[in-house]
Amino acid sequence: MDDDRNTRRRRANGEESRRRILDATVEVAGERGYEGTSIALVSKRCGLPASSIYWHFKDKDDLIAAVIERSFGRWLAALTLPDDSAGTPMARVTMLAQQVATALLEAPDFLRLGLMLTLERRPEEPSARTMFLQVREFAHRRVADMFAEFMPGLDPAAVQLLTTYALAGADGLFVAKEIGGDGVDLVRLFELHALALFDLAARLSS
Amino acid sequence: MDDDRNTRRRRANGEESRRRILDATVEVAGERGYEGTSIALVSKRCGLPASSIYWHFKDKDDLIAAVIERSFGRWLAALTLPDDSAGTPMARVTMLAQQVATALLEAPDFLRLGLMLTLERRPEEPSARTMFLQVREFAHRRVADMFAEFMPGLDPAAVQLLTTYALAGADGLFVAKEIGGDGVDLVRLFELHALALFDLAARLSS
DNA sequence: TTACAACTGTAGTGATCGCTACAGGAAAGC
DNA sequence: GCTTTCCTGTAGCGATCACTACAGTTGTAA
Repeated sequence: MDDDRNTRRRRANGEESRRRILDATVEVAGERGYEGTSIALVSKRCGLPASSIYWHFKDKDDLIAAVIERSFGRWLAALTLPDDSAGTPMARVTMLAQQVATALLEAPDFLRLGLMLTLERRPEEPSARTMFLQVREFAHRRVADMFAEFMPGLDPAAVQLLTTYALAGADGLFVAKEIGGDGVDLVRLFELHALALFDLAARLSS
Repeated sequence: MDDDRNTRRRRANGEESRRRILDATVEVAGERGYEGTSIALVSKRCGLPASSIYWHFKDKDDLIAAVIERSFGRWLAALTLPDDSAGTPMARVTMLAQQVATALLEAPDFLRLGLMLTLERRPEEPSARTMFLQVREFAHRRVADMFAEFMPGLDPAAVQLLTTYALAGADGLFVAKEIGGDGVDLVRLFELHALALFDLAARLSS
């Protein structure tokens, strides 16, 4: 069934164990933050001893960085990008905003953990935080490119401003959803956000 | 000089000690989150023994709740509300947004700690988190009233939506400032946010 | 002077922290 | 069979955790 992966076979339940450890970690970290994520609790939740965790991951920092990485991958996978060539700019921006919103609903861990790490400003940077900021920087560039393409009238400073506002809106709406729960319609709010961005772009273009 | 406060005089450096403890706590909590805030570290930073901390505060939960409370008070104090009767609605909304922005620049701890606590979803609610959510609910109602007053054409559902969007924008822009530091002009972004809200209100009124 | 309330300092409690040493089991290759 | 590699289980390291008991100090009021 599952034959050779690379030259060397994967043994027993190593892959499965790694997955279980990451599942437990994302759960604990989402509840208690970076410092609150204790190896003992993760061990209890995933049913594997601490030594297994330390066999798969160098240390706690490495573990949490791996969680961020996997969560981001899942979020990206949930993001089915809209067709690049369809409809008006307005329709395309709205479409993109809705895609982002549904991806956040499907895979919220990435942004939740990322924001938690971001708000903490400890002297020694956890590598998970650094990783989140890199991903975010990447997203920033992508969105900036999109604005530059859709709104040719914008000067670079305006594109920067608008991009920052766009990402901030996404963060804030996500937080609102985390607080408000089912009472908050994230997709509708992102649609509104797209509208707002469009109007702002028009204002800044003039 | 400082005579009777209530009937009983305040002794020695109790008030001063309480202040130093809270100062140290806000610093530590901002760096390391709720779980990461250890009494030993707070004790070291403020130069007072743990027993003093426990004399002033019931437990760690109580301490952090007090920090949130004081931080909110300071933020409110930094918020010099605009004159209720001056200018067009647009000018008044923009003015308010700028006031909120500068207050956040002057007293950022409140929102930072609040958001950190908000994103954590531990089974047993820390009272600090509850306190933040109450304050936020209060702010929500105030902003909703403002929208209802300035934009009479909005139906209640639209007011709710817009208010959620307004608060989310504030949260997100604050996070952007925390990440971007000096590269982010918070006041300018809040001005943009006011503009966006105005345009959205117009769209939702029609 | 006495009495008391308001703090501070010392010295711990048992529990939990991140992490490690190391023996052993289970599957794959020889 | 034997070895090698992968992974788990047990036990425990020193450090730190939240918190407390309690004696000591000090300003104020009677």
